[in-house]
Amino acid sequence: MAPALDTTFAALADPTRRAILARLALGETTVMDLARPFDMSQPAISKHLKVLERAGLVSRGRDAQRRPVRLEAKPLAEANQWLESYRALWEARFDRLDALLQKLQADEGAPLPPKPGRGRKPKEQT
Amino acid sequence: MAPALDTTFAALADPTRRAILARLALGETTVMDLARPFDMSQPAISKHLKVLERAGLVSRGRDAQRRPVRLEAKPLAEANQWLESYRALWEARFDRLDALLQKLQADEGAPLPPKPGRGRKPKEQT
DNA sequence: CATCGACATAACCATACTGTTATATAACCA
DNA sequence: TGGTTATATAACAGTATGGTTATGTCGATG
Repeated sequence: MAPALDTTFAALADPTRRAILARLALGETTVMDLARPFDMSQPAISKHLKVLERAGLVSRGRDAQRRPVRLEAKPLAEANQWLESYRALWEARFDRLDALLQKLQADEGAPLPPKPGRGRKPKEQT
Repeated sequence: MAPALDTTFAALADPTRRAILARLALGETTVMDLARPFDMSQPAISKHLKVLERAGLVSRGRDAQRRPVRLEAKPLAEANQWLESYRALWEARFDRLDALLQKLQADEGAPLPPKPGRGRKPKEQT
């Protein structure tokens, strides 16, 4: 259920998808409405939506033949939390650096070697 | 110079790269030292470092035959800033929602249609 | 029922990503 | 000089990504 940071960040790495999220922040809307401002086919938008959905960043409803799209903020919050833990670094707050270092070592800091071997992306804890 | 959010988020979407950043938060270090905990060849790490470097997330020094890697926090701060603007959404702070909507419309909110045409990823303002 | 509108799916293409092994480069060291 | 260490680069392979066009599906509606 909780999509990893991998998926979230990957979804956010595309400007079209970020624009879609920005649009959705204004409120739930339809695929057609989302597609309109882009110079892109409708299926392309559907694909982007699927990516966002798999990342848990949007959810879909049902309204007759329409499939309203709604923003889901939770993964954003998680990504934010990850970034937040580095805040001390760009704020050069050395008093907070200790806390940061502790946290990083506990969290993702010194993980067991991700053993991708053949797989594409090493799984991490959810 | 300022790598777009595209590049930053893409760089963050990989767990190996996030682990590298976490390690670098503890301080500057060498490629070999970075590679050690991973079950991955040295060239693979070099490639990841190149991705991080292109994203402006790390910078390289020179110490004899060593190429020490240092974390650069600025892109993290920028990504954080982007996420931050959505904070109201996951905090359900409706008083902040107005500010959010204003900001989104000014920023990336309702962008001119990204016209990818043939190109891979529509460029956005730096 | 026939069709339209909104959307999803399929098949396809080009390019990018992530890993590999093998090899090159560059600085130090005996 | 010749070897070793640290890192980069090249060539290759498999999968993923982001777009396309064509077609399918489902619900509303004349």
